[in-house]
Amino acid sequence: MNDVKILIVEDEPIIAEDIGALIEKNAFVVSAIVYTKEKAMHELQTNLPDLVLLDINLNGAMDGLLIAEKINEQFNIPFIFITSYSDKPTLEKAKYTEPSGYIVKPFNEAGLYSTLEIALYNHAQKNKLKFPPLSLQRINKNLPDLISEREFTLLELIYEGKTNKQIAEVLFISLNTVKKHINNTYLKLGATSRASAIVCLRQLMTDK
Amino acid sequence: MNDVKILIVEDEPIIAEDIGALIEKNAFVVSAIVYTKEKAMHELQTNLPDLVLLDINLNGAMDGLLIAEKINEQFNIPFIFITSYSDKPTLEKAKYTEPSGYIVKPFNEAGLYSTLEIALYNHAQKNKLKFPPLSLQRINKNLPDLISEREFTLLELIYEGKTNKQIAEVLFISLNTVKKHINNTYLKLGATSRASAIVCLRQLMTDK
DNA sequence: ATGAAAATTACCCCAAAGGGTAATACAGTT
DNA sequence: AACTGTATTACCCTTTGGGGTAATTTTCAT
Repeated sequence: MNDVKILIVEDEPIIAEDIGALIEKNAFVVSAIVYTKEKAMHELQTNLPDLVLLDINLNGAMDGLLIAEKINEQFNIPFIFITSYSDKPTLEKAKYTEPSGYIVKPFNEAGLYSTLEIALYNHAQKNKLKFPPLSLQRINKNLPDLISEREFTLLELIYEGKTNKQIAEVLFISLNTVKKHINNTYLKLGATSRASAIVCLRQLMTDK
Repeated sequence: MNDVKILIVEDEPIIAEDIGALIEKNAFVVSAIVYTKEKAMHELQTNLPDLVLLDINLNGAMDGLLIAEKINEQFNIPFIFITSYSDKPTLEKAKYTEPSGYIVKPFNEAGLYSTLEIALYNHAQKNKLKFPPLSLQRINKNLPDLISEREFTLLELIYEGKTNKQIAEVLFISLNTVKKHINNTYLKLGATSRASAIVCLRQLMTDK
């Protein structure tokens, strides 16, 4: 089961088959082709694919958008819209669902394939985006009193949950030195404790 | 200066103009059109755009990929490849740069516009993805001994850097109770201190 | 080579946090 | 009614962490 399974939600059988053939030609597996929102939800619950290709307009309703919302809420998989509706209001609604791609018919084969590949890869990288490693540059960008490199290495260890004693050991310095450095960084960060220092670091890493 | 500025890196003047016209028709601003890697880097440093449209192949070399890497390293803006090279090796290399989109020529206008809109929107959402709020469901999913709801509220406060005293005050409970709860959660998390508890929470939030 | 900034160490003190045991109250379950 | 799990509180004790001052060494730039 190392194959990449793709669910196609498309109410036009000809196009669905077309897309399906194209996908299988590119070493992916079509897990199912469904025509309605209900069937799509059932398929998601019973046979979770790795990615969903979604037509926005299913039998007259914009059920594709609803499916997209459900995917965001309940499943952690990427999806790509494939639709002939490229008017602004539809696109507006679509983009709020944060799709991995939005392909407008008629599309070319290479375009679909590359969008698929990138969606899968970017999604796989997504978890790494959470809780990114600390960056001295980013932190100092938002501080009046700059953190030195040495202090930063101490901060990284604090951020990893190390105790002062552990820090002293891994850095081959005395416990007093550790305390001193940490004290200095607390002043610069405006922190009053380890936990609050970590909170400060989080904020400094996100603030522009 | 509320306009969305887009930099076009494309060595075929006709196509560049074409894309430029299309962009301006859609209420975006073309910040510049450049033909070489060097000019692109200069433009990024002096007049940072909100998004970059990148041709991979510039005058025979695959400089587009190098520019993409530089953008990832130094600038926090989205970029979209627009290229006629859709062979697998090129796509492989391209996807590792984590582009917001990959458009294969010939492309249709609606496709470019929708990809642009989505890239901009998704990128704006990206920062919110960093350091997501804690979720009891996610945490318990990876624990043998489950955290109770009450304990979770305590954990959230610890995660926000609050001291035991502060927690006792906001929850109207005694300091002893706070200590007791926290002690229990440490056992469940396998943590030995506040900082290490935060580390545990981070890991539990990312692990599948 | 002189001075400034950063790193290192020591010492003291007090506040905060962690670990253990025990008891009571209160909910929902069987 | 008895049982279970959670929440609540108290008490005791030990360790860790935070705050202040002071002194020495290293490093780097002027």
